[in-house]
Amino acid sequence: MLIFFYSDAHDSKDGATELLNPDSYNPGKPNYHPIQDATWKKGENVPYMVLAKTLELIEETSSRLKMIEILANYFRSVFLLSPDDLLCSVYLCLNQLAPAYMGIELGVGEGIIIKAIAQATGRATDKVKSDVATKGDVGLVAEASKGTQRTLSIPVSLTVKSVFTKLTEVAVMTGNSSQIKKVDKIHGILVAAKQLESRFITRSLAGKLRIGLAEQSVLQALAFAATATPPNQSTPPTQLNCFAGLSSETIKAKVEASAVILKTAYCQCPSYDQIIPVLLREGVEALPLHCTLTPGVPLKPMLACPTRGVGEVLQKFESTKFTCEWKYDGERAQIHLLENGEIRIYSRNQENNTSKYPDIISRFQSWIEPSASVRSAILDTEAVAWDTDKKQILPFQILSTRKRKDAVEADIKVQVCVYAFDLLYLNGESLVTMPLIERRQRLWNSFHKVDGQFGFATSRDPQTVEEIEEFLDESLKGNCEGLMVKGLVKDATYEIAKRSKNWLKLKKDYLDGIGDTIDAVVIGGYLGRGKRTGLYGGFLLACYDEANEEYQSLCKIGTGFSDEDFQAHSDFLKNHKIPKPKPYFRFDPSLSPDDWFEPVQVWEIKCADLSISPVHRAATGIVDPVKGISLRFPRFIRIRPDKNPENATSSEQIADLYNSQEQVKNKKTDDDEEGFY
DNA sequence: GGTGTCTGCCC
DNA sequence: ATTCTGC
DNA sequence: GCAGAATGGGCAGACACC
Repeated sequence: MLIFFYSDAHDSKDGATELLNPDSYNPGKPNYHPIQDATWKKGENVPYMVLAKTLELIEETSSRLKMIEILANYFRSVFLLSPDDLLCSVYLCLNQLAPAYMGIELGVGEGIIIKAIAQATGRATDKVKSDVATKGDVGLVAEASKGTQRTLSIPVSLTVKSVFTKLTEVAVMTGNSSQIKKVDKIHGILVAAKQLESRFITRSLAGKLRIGLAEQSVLQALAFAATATPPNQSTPPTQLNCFAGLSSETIKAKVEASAVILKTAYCQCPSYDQIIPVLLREGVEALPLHCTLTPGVPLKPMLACPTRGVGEVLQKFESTKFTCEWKYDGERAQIHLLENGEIRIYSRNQENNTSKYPDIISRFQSWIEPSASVRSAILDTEAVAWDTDKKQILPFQILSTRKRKDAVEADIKVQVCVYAFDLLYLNGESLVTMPLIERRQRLWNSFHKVDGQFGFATSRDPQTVEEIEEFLDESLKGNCEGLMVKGLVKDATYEIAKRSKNWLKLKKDYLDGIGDTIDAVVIGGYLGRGKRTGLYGGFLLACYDEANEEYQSLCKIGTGFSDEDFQAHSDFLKNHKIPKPKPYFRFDPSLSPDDWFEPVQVWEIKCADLSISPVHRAATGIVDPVKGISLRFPRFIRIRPDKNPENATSSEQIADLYNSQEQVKNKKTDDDEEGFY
């Protein structure tokens, strides 16, 4: 009787009792069968545990190809059994809720997560907080908390869709007491989640999945899955595994062909809302028909590789034609002109910045060359803060004070000048497969300079090391960061899917032995997260102020260290821990590290710029009466065993370095000149 | 209405 | 942003 | 060389709290 009941409950498949338990789902299984190895039935919503098992397995895997295959197997099952869950599956794998330009934010940080965990487990928030610091991962803390948590009833099973929906619900909560509501909501989700599920739900909320797989591999996995098991099959599906019997070379080639199509579609139309339905309905091959470059939808921008010297630049381009442009220190602005006259502006990360730039919108038409009759276009530009009196570029820090949303043109205090350097779409035609030399010609033909409003990135085609160095120096004098170097003809298209970093950037501070280096004293350490768990993942640095005989916080630092460095620093500094900061440490309490150290070691560090800081205290009273100085893009270079802390860079020297910056000098010079009139 | 803190997004 | 690391 | 994951300064915006 009992036996009959069991076999009836699990019906069709022989010996499938265990397989229907999501806890036993294994997408890493050799010869994975997308239907038989799935632990749910056709038409059902995918249990969230299935996705959690998939993510766990990926997290345990180091080989990228293997990770992709694991995720692809999960997708193959979703294709055939629950295609409606594919979109939310993809979003959960990527830690997204919607395309960036939709502007949907979770509005959840670690603070809220810790509160929710504390609430769900009845523990004090400080206890949870210190657990997070020790374990180095909110997800693991949430998961471990489940072990001690009292479960009054068997939780309702979570599905991929229900988790995604709940996250979206958290995101849309705004306004008064929304924080409490978010905590309550997250509390509710955590109560319903099993251990493993709570690990990944919590990480989703924290915005870091930390499984070693992200956007590129998700696309690769989708391509793999769609090639092995086409999603657009009639029922019952006949093609469960198109790879059976094929050589690995053949498989690789087929997957690569699909991946290029998929990635191209995604780069030109970075919206899974649009791509996934097409993929499901018509397959990979149909993507180029439906997901194409369109004004009004942001595309992925071309990025640049750091270059350690002019030699490297010449080596890369050898005998091919290239051009150099000033690298402006502003904000990427992708300006779209739609056929209906509408203008939209997107950030480097596809955020919709249209309402930030009413000034650009009202001026844009006047930048069009009348003879060119531009009806639609996408420009790649840098928006830079502009001093209208002195007619010069202002620092990035000034630009960043502009209103971000719903700016009103009449109220704008910081003006911008737009420097255009590429044209990706013109009058109904995509230009991305053209070489830069042709795109740039169309850009120059279609628009014209307007002083203080719009211009083309200053460019030159130097040939020798000396000419490049000269142009680099000119760019710095012009308040720019350095140079961008771009091929003009060969491999000079704007095809992000093929190579997303097809340009080079050359900055003074990349060059060994050039740029500002500073010798600073380590006075504190912050416990590392993720792969840095168990060691310090960052440090607080200070400079010595001779006048007051004190150490003043200069910056935190967390990059430039090798794994070996982290181990060595942690080993060394734990012997110099002190329970409290020295009375002669000057710092803002918000920067308090997990551990304080005796000022015993000096590190050479590098930075791109020095800035007036709202929190750091270096050189307070020298450049600014109350504010200190900090560093932009600080990174570790090496230990200076030869230097005593009191011989580290002094606050006066920090102030001198600040004042010697081109941006500061240019400002001062002009201020002085004004004094004459 | 002012201040403090957290979050997301620029670099 | 910069940097390091496994593949 | 790619892709991913560590980490930086600093700003506005959104809320919480007083």
